[in-house]
Amino acid sequence: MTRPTPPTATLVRVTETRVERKERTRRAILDAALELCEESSLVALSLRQVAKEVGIVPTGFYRHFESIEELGLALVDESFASLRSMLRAVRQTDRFDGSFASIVDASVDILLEHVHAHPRHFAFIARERTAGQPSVRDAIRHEIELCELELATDIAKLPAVADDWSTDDLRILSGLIVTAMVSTAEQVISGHGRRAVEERTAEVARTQLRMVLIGALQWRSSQRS
Amino acid sequence: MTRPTPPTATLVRVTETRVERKERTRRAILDAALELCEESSLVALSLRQVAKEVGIVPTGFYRHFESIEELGLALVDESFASLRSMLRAVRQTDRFDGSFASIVDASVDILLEHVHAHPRHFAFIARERTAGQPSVRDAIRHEIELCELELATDIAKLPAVADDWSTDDLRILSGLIVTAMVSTAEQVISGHGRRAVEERTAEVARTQLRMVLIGALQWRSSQRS
DNA sequence: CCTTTGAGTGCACGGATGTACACCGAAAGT
DNA sequence: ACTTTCGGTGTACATCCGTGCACTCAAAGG
Repeated sequence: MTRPTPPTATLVRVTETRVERKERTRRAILDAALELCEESSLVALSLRQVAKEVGIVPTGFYRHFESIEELGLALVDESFASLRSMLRAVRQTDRFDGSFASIVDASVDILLEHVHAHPRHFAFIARERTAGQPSVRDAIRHEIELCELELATDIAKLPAVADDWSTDDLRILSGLIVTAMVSTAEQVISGHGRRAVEERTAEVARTQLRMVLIGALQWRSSQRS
Repeated sequence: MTRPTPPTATLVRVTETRVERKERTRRAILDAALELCEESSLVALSLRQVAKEVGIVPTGFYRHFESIEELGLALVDESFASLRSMLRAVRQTDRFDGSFASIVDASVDILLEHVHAHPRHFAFIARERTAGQPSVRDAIRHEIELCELELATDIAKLPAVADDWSTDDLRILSGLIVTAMVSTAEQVISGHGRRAVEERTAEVARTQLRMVLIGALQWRSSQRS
């Protein structure tokens, strides 16, 4: 695969600095781990399996990570970096005018695009969120909480949202939406690329989002009256 | 712990038939597995760990299960048996009059009660749902689908629900509710018994359920007009 | 009473795992 | 041109893993 060219093969001499090589091996380790743990979980993954997949000797692993756990935390960082770039895309998009329907459609579309772009990252988060080592779980939980907070402030900015919403209510609403979207991503991934499953899942997600958004508004106004 | 009395201790002679003893050991294995995999996942659990915890020799495990995977499937059965008993309780309860608020409050209360009664079962389902071996994942997914279907028919029977709801819409709504409730259970469990976390989670769950239910109705009527 | 059954034992094995240690050799630094 | 740095190597070892096999011995059953 993408194994780092062993020193003996430097006959080819593709001028590559030392830090570049190190970074390349690090990447290979991250990718190998992401792929290998796909059928179960990081906790069921051995250092030796990763090393073999990468094409280095087991002890070579320690040059990059102190343990599998540290590897996991690095993967959390990486996964959420890509997720945040998606959220930024949603936020800056001008694919919708301002109606709920168009916001929902654009958001679901972007979510699906990103799940396609980084399927292993999403799968990793979904899995380790509940099954990882405690430190990994906590890291993911914290990141998701940040996502919910960001979403809450975004919702507050929507023109259609009354300005008397409490921050608590915004948090609750965004929590519900995030939960539904995480579940949607999980279903798409577990659908294993089948177009029909995915289209169905997308349609369900759109409907659910509409129910939630319109419902929240209605509920809100009923609280006010 | 609850290890089966070894044959040598039969001096005590508590007249116990052979099948009773076998069943007791089987239970001990199930309990030990449920407890041991709590900090990670079934896939990261060895036959030997379970055997040691139970107090039998490793090969003794095979008298009860062919593999850890089969153990996992048995745990899925057991977990959902208890979950279904909860759902039956919700369905038959007369704790509410018929208003949405009382339905929501009663449902959330019963959910929390049951999470308290079977915390390991809920945690197991939440974990293995995404991180288990494929066969275990599939078994759980199937069971959850059944729960969604049952909930959909229950919702259809509510007096407040218009009778022109399509089965699709009912499925979508119940899927959303189940997702939110699974998430609620996960949060309660990860709160690790702290009363404050739990009360907060319950309140969030109630609010989310109200948003969803009232929202679905509003959305529905807006579709009709 | 004598036979059968079967849950649990004890040992032994080949293989995988994490990690310690000494080593290499090319790139980086001087 | 030299020394240093440091990814990556190779060997080695204690530990755990699943599992095969022959065994025990009390309950079940004729």
